[in-house]
Amino acid sequence: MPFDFAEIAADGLSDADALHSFGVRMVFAAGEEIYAQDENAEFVYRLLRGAVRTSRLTYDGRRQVGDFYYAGELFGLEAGEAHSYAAEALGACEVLVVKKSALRLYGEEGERFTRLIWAATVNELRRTQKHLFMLGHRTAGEKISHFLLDIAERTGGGPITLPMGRQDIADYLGTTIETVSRTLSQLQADQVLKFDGLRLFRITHRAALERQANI
Amino acid sequence: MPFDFAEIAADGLSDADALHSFGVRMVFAAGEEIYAQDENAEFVYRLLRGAVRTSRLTYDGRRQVGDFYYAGELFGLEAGEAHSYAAEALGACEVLVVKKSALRLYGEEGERFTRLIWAATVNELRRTQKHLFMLGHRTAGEKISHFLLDIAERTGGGPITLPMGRQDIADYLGTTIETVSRTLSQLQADQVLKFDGLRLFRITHRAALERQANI
DNA sequence: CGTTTCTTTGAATCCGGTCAAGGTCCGTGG
DNA sequence: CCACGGACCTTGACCGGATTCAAAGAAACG
Repeated sequence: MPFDFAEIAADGLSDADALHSFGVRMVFAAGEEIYAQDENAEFVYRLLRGAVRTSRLTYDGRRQVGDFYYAGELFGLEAGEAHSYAAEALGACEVLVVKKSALRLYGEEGERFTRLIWAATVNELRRTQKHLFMLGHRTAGEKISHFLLDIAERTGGGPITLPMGRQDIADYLGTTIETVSRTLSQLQADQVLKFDGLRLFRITHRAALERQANI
Repeated sequence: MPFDFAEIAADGLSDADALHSFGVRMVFAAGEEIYAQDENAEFVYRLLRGAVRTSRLTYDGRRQVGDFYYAGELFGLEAGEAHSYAAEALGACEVLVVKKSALRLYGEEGERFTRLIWAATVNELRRTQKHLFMLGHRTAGEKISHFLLDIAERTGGGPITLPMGRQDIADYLGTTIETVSRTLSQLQADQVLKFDGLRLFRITHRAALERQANI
């Protein structure tokens, strides 16, 4: 799971409000770009509300979705100097933007924050490695089942709303929109999922989904 | 390209010999394990001679090769606390092993070294992202052509010796040994490569190989 | 020199991609 | 409120590249 600021509290920092002194709050509309591919990476971002996708476009038109981020998570760390992925709001969302270079000015608290950024970067590497394995060695059914379990875990229990479209899922998993659609239909036919609209579903048979995911 | 210690010299450090005061030199035989999957990550490694592969085994027997490393390169950074991949010597090789925690004791030089480790970690993340894209969106022909160009670039001009077997290449690219073998045979039939033995080859038509790789 | 391991090649199969058509959802404006 | 239009999603049929299974061939090693 991407790095969560909850650890800051655990680390002794009073609470999320204290963080706001480091950055500025911004609101983005659905589809808006938060930062561009190859843009200078001077900021880190904490997602306060909504969902974000990072993606990368190649010269030949193919797209890779790097990851999805949910409320509370930190993003924009995926690079050193420049962002190798762009970040876009999946729906209306609110983001805390923190200038990395400014952290040096904040003494001890800034330093603690800097360490957390490093920890989050290592975490990002780890997550990328897992994703890599999934793309290389898994069937479409495994990929999609795994994706659903991941999103369920990250967004908490109960019914799940997918903030992204089918094409986003396909580009995340290195497959096609048709395969995503077919697999979801099949999972529903097998009574593993129950959709209520295109974006809202419940996992009705978790064990079966885990079996499919072949964790 | 994985992080190379050449930058240390560029950064002002006298030369590679100075580094040796930080670590100890070790020799590994072909196939020997340098560190294990899930082992504590207290050391970083610089490969002095030979070639190394990192790999990860899953409970159901599938294997992902994380990367290959060549002389001069730094490895073992792919994790925070524990190694998510194991590292094995592909042939006889010589490695400089540096204890990360000890670097704090070395004052300014140690700190510079620590910064370099961070830079190398970010580099590792970047390389993993590229690899991820390759696994997700490329055909077997593109993967293998790209792999050959990468290895050619990293090991310098002239004839190239593959330090790894076909199965390693397959597990690195998320394909099968048969597909690797077939593709290499086809590339040779098309006069793009010329093999002299199983492991030694020259690129006889680089432009064609780049076209295949679809860079 | 024999054995073992690795590699190549062939043939059959199948998963997933592609192409095509139809359906659903949703916002907009009449 | 309803009709329209466009974006998004689903489904079907077909095709092809890659995997799988099988067997022969080449290289490495003691």
